[in-house]
Amino acid sequence: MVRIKKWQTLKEEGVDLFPHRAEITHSVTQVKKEFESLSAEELEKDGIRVSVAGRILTVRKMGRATFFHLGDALSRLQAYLRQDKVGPTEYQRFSLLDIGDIICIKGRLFRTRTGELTVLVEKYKFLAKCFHPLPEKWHGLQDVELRYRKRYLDLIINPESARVFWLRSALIAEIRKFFDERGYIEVETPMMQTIPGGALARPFKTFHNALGIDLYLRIAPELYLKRLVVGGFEKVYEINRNFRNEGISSQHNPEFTMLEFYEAYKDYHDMMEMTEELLVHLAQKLLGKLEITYGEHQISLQRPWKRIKFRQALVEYSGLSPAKLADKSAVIELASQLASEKTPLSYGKALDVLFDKQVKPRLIQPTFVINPPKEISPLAKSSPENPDEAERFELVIAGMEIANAFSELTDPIEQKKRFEQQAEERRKGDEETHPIDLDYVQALEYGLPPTGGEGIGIDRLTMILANKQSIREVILFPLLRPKD
RNA sequence: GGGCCGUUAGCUCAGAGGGAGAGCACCGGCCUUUUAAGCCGGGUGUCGCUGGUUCGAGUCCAGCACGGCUCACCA
Repeated sequence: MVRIKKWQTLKEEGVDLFPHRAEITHSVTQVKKEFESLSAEELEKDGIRVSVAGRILTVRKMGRATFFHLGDALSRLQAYLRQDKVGPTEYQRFSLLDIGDIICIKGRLFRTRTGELTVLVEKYKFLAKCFHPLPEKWHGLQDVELRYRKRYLDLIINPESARVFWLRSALIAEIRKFFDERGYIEVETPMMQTIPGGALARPFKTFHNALGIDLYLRIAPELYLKRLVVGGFEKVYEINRNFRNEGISSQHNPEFTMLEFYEAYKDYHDMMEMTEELLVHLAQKLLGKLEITYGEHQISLQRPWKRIKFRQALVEYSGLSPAKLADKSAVIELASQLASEKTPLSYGKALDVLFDKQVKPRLIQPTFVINPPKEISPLAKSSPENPDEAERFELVIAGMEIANAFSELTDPIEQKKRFEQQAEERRKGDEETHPIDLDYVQALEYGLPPTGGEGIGIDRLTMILANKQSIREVILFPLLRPKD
């Protein structure tokens, strides 16, 4: 292989093939940021010298002078290498390098005839060999599978991909700041649980050898966070992974990142206010605007957002009359047609199916859908005006559920009853019910203050802000079937 | 899991029964402000895998693998 041979030649010429460090003054991105605004004259006058390391991305050789670009994940910087600057030995040695190799250069900044900020190289140092040719320079790496399997190649070659993950990182940092400034404590609760509660979903199962017990990867941190509110952490949040053993789609990855936060003395109306505040803040801070593009849609995050009752939404978007909606057997009948071969649906689940199918996809602008059936909300307080409804909302943007919140159920007796109802549903054949967690009930018996709680899907929020249609575009290493 | 589509050079893709193609990348040569640098020369391949049909299969058929979109379930 040609690249290996070149690399061996470097060794024969006494070049250190695995250097331990490089003396740099700037990253490629820093140079761009700091000096891009300076004119050719200013650069000439100031004589700014920099030492920058990066990957060789392009090379244009013209006899005794060569132009090339060094890149990091976000930007690229041009360099100009001349034989009369570095001498014939070093100049010729440069042809032993390949696109993809990592080097460090030192030199003065100037602007070329066409105006590009460029380093006039005085010295360069080999740092790492790239033994494989990089994907092509102007189509980049298109193959979606390869982009996910070899994410490093994607990041090297497609600046748009790197941009998404910088955005994601900034998003999470900003969320932390938001909660920290409001006096919240950030915590970590078990990822491995003996009772997988806090949501209705199938868990991953594993086994602890020393204890000889089954464990489940958590489907939500909810019950632990509320135990902490009982313990006096009145404002608490966690940003961490959840695991659900269910289908994979453009909106679902088996492990995904969730923000959950709980605040004592608040209810779900307060959570709506806070959600608007948080998302508006994030959009403003990260994108500098509230009118955003998502696929073919224009989405406005201008407050206040639409609030609509769950039942009202069903009437408005599914075209069912209120009378028809109240007819339990008719609703169940209709829903089971939509949800093929599902185990017998309860009335509440049937309504939920209709909502998911017929309403959710049509909610493009941010919409709080409030007061869904109590039956599908075993951890939420019921509404004082209508005991069949829960004090709960789902936030839908671009047809995706982004957030889910409620006034937490604080009554231990009622909570135990709800758990038992769930167990009853399970006996009837529903696999997605909430397991009974008596330890949690006991925590409630010590007194959980009125509390508002909410979960926000970080991956989906990133999708909205980064304008990506697939969750795999915002997860560095999405789950793929192993090859071979 | 179902349906539709895809898999050809390192990358991006064309090729539709007669024996493997282009651009970029790569190799050799020329070139001291280029930037999709240019000019001359060079094809580097398990056509996803396994069978089948055929004188002959990258091309047609079947099965399998992996992926994409979509439906179903979920957030």
